[in-house]
Amino acid sequence: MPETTERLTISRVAEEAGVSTQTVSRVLNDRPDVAPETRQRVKDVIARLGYQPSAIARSLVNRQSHTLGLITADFSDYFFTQVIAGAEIEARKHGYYLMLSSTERNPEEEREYFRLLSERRVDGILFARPSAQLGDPQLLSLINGTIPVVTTSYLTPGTAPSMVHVDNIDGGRQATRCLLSGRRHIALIAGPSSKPVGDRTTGYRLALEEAGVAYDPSLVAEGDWSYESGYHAMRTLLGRGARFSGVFAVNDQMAIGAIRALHEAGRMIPDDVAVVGYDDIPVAAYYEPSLTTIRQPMREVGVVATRLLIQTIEEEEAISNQEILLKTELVRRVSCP
Amino acid sequence: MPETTERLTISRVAEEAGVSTQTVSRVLNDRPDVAPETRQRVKDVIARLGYQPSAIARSLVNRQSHTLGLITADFSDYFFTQVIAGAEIEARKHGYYLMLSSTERNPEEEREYFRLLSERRVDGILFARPSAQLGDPQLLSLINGTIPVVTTSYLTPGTAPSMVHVDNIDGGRQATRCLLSGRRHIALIAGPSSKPVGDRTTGYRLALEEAGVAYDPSLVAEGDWSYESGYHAMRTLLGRGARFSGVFAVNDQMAIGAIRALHEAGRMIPDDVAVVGYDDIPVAAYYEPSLTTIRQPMREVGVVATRLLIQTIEEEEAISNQEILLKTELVRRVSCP
DNA sequence: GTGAAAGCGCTAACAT
DNA sequence: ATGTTAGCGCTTTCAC
Repeated sequence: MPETTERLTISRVAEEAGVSTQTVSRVLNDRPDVAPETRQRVKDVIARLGYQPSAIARSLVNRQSHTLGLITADFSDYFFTQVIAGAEIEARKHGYYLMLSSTERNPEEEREYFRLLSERRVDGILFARPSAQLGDPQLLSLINGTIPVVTTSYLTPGTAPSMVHVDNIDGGRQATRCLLSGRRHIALIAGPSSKPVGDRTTGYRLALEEAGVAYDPSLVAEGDWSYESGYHAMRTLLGRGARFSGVFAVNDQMAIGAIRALHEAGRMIPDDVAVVGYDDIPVAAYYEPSLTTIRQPMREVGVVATRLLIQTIEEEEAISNQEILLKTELVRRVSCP
Repeated sequence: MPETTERLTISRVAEEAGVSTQTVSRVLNDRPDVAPETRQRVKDVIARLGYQPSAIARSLVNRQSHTLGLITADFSDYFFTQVIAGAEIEARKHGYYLMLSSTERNPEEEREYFRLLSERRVDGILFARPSAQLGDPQLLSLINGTIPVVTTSYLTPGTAPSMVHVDNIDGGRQATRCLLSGRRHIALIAGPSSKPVGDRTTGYRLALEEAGVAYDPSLVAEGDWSYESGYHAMRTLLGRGARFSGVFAVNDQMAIGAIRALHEAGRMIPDDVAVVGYDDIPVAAYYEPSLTTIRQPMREVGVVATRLLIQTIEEEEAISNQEILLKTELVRRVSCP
């Protein structure tokens, strides 16, 4: 698009209003020490000309961009989508903008993104990724200290920046407890085994312990979070001849895949097998049977993480290395009443 | 976070390398006219110091931010999420960043967002919203001419900026044709009637015409795109005593809600009633019965729209007011084989 | 091949 | 209450 019009700058406004640029700047920033009359005149000129101060020039002189970098793994995941929505709202509320970066979980690419964000002089960075995907420690240590960072992933405390996440241990426990009421053999469809400790699977084991039920590895299968993998995991369990009257799938997509496999095998839900998922994705309430699941306050994670990040940026005293844990909620539906 | 370290600027690098800032700038921008030896020395200093040029200062002097504003309505919609993912990838490829703005479809707020984006000196704006929600014309005319804009909504041609969207008329036709093979009475669950012409409903009517079937208003109910509304729309149709052997719901969520109501009424799918949805959301393949639907190339919409926007920004000659229409695809599954 | 000077659009600090 | 000067960190002339 060809640049045709002249640039509209503060000095143009000053000229037009018959004052200095400094006075215009004062009006722009709502400073005192401007005669009401002058202020009004300047405001009129601004309105008449449609002048908009350049945030870029302001950033240069103020040394802050009022921009937050958001590094996320995947947009198609409902989970992250909610975090982003919450983050966006909170950022806006404080006058910040979000710069988007989605990476394909490649450490090299990730480092490159960080560099770019850093060149853009973002005031802080929010990592919104699954806990299994925390990026390489090298990057984090690089970031940490340079620029405020908050993550929504669980990281080993110590070297880690502040984090806001969900109490998945308790969530896993809530899910498993629901299944254990009236049942003893509970299967588990877990995520990839490469993930760190402190998660939904741990909650499953804790709930079993509480109920005095022994952990049985033959009742456990792994998936990769997708519908398909839940389906296959259940087929594997059934193929093994495993006996169980409840299944906990660590996300809803796998739970739905598992239900499909159960139906194909002629098992009724919840009478033959009760099912509990995790996430409360929109379709969970409308699936048949409707899915009992664990709701995570993802939007709130986004809000809280962003608020913490902005605090870290603005407060003189660094309050970094905080860890905030938000609670999950069991949503009872037909699949495990 | 307290500022402790000294700022690392180009002049610091110049000093350290024993050259002028200009030479450093030349190295930074890969310009010729630098002695290989000098170039290497400067590069070494940059690496040693970990210097990162300020994109903000560059933007100020170059008069371009390499940033695109993205205005979207809703993150929880799978549809937009895909557009954003595509846009992000394409933007990145060309060295642009995306600034996120989600609005609650309030014209006033929307204007405010535009102002903010404009102050940030974004190089262009991408509107990713449903066609029914095109923002007020006042805003669009304000934007148009000031800054390059591309939308993914259908807008009345003429005053509108460039747009990239999906051929929903043809999509509606494909869906209805599938239902019409072997059936004659096809119900429709439409979106809110406030929406513009040229959409899925029109395709439905065209397909009926082609098949020589009269349009019957008693076979039409409205929803608001949600699961619930699909459920209620189907209940309304059934309550009317309407007779039909096929239903076209203009999105998958409503289709799933409708299936639920059909099941409750004891109708078998697809034998009693065949169902076709629209969007191919992830759960569509894993619902029971799996849902026949129309797949929209949303990711591609994001990619193409962004490419067009960047072209408009970079080309000398404005190629604005283009309209690009992408084709949909019928995905046959159990609900309408 | 390299450097000096000027300026992008704004604000902080110091005048007056 | 207002204006002047300097400078944010970089690039673009235009010298040499």
